[in-house]
Amino acid sequence: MSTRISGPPRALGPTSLADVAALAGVSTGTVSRALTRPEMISEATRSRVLASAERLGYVANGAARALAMRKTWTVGALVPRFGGSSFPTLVQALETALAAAGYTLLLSAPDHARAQDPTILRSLIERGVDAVALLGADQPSSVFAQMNSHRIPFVIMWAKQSDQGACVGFDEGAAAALVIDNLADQGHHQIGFIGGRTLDNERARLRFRGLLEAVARRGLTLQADALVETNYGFPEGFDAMQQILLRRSPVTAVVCGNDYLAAGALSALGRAGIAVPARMSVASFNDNDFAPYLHPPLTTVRLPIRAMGEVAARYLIERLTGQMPELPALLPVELIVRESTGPVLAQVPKSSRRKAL
Amino acid sequence: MSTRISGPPRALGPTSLADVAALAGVSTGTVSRALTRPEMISEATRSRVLASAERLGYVANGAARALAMRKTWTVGALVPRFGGSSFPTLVQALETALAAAGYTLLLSAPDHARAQDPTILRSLIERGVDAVALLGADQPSSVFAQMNSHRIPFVIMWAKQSDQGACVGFDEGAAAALVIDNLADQGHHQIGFIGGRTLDNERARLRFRGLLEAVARRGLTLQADALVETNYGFPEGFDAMQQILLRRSPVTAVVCGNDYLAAGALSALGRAGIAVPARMSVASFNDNDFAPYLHPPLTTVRLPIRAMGEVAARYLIERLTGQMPELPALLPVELIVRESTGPVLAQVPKSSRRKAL
DNA sequence: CTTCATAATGCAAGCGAATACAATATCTAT
DNA sequence: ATAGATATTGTATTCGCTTGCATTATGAAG
Repeated sequence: MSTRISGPPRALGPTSLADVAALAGVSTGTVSRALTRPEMISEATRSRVLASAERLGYVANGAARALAMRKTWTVGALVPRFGGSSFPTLVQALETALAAAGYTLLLSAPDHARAQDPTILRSLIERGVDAVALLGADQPSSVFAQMNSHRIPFVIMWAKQSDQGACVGFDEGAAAALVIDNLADQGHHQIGFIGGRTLDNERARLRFRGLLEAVARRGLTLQADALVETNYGFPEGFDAMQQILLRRSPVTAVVCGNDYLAAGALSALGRAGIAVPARMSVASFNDNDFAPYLHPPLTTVRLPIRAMGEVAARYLIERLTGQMPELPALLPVELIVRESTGPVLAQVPKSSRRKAL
Repeated sequence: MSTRISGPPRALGPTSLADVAALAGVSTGTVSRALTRPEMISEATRSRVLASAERLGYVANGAARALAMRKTWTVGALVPRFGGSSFPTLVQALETALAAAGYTLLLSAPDHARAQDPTILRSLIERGVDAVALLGADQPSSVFAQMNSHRIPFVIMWAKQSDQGACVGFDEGAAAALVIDNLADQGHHQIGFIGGRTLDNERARLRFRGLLEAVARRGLTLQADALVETNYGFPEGFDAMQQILLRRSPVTAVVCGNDYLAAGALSALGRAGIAVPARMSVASFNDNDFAPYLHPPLTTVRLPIRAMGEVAARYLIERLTGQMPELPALLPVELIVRESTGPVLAQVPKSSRRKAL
């Protein structure tokens, strides 16, 4: 084996143990041990090795490691399909499309606490993934840096555009406009919103922003006392709507960030005895399978969840065959009008509204 | 490299290309090409190679292949947590627990069409997974055969027991008994059931069987005209309940296979104007997060979904460290009584029941 | 029956890290 | 100082497969 002379990271291939060893002026064996069995190496050389590795952006080659150790540190799971909510659907579509082209999906679905942890991506890279599909563009910048330095093709799903890389998504603004225009056309001026957490959820943030734009375009504003930010979920939607009712907000329509929130909100309205859409309209985003079966059936914007997975897969596959494919501009969204929205009714006497609480 | 002499599969390590080559009397290069680029090899030798590979149960070592090709045929996906339904929850728990021990989950979630496809497991094995978590015990027998011949530790989730290997699950019979006993105690004798497809869904089958036992133990039977088998899902539950109503089945209670079915069923009852639980009780299994927020709040058996993932992970991790861990006998289930079930009311005049349709 | 072109195969060099074993450096207790 | 123990580091092999190149078998053309 030709021992490589040190210097800047070679242009060809990622940096290897040998590169680190050369930079640190030690043997590959030493580097290997410094990295995986620190107690065997003197403090001095170890820190030197670590520094070199750091400088070269060294990431172990999982295949080589697996081959040598005869152990992959990987556990397989066979789970026959997921449920119906959007992420599973998206993943499912991605997996199916990739499988058709001979690729296996290595799914990293960290819980929220670890979602932003850069070591997760590193572990994917160590496993030697050929490409990566990201959900959302608000990744730590180190994510993109790593992708690029390892020349791993990637695609960002559920994002409109990003200067970081190719995106496949839809226009949140357009989606929001569909809802708002429909409500405004039916005479709603006082509109509330129950949305996801904008702080740590980029998709929720985008949706909220889109809604603000759409509302502004109609010369309206969202009712401040009917603005709730919470986690996406049925119970959360229930609680949020209860809060809005408690505050006696004058809203005639409430938009929800997704169908789960809306389902919870409808439930709260039902329990409070408030007729939908006669006394309150409710609309949301997603068009989950249960949307037509809520009562009343839910007006919602159908999002191209499955399509995003499929397009993302196709894009990556083509990239991996050396092409530089075009991405379709933006996937279409569509308003599905059902019975949870309707025109504003004439003013109701105060006394009867009180009953709503 | 010592070229191995042919013979029975060596006891040590899985069979390699060299083994196949020896058996077929050709070089490793030829075997490799016969397997991956058949057009380069003569028909005669290829079939000989294929036969040898078959006989030895050869599975390529993905790490070695990845190392040689510098390509893993793997795509990573970073998806920050799933929704709330049971499979995602289970997978999530599994992943989290494994990650804590340094393992990565390689998830294979084929759509239903490919679920039974044995090549899927093979692909996991090629990737060199150290262990496998299976969902359900009704795998093709080749699955277990492969696991065993490759000495891959595995655990079967969502299964009570199996002579194939270790299981982690709960007692469907006990769960069913909780529901049935509660209903029977409240005077219900005519009970219906909306369940999942028993043909291709082992879990649905187990649940149905458990229910039959529980009913029999109380000297009851399920109402034949209120027995629906369908896919798990909100819309399906809706349709099923509508059918039952159309048939004017005399049932006073309907048990649903899971909360999604129940939610759909409740929705259908609501739309038909049938009071729950006054005129019909509804109970189900799972205790999804939305169960308390349906109207009325759903009586359901809380299943240890998350716990199954955690226990499965712990089991595998211990196996991988050389131990032979005990599995807890069965995870506990618990009936959560809410307002969708209640005592049978006195007979209602026929005329008013008709309104239900 | 040669002579090439061509199709099939064999050979052997990697791929990148881990690790047994050898070699050397560093201490410790004389 | 010095032998012996011990802590570090280097060397070289190994993991199993792919693939460029060399070699041999096969076939067609002359």
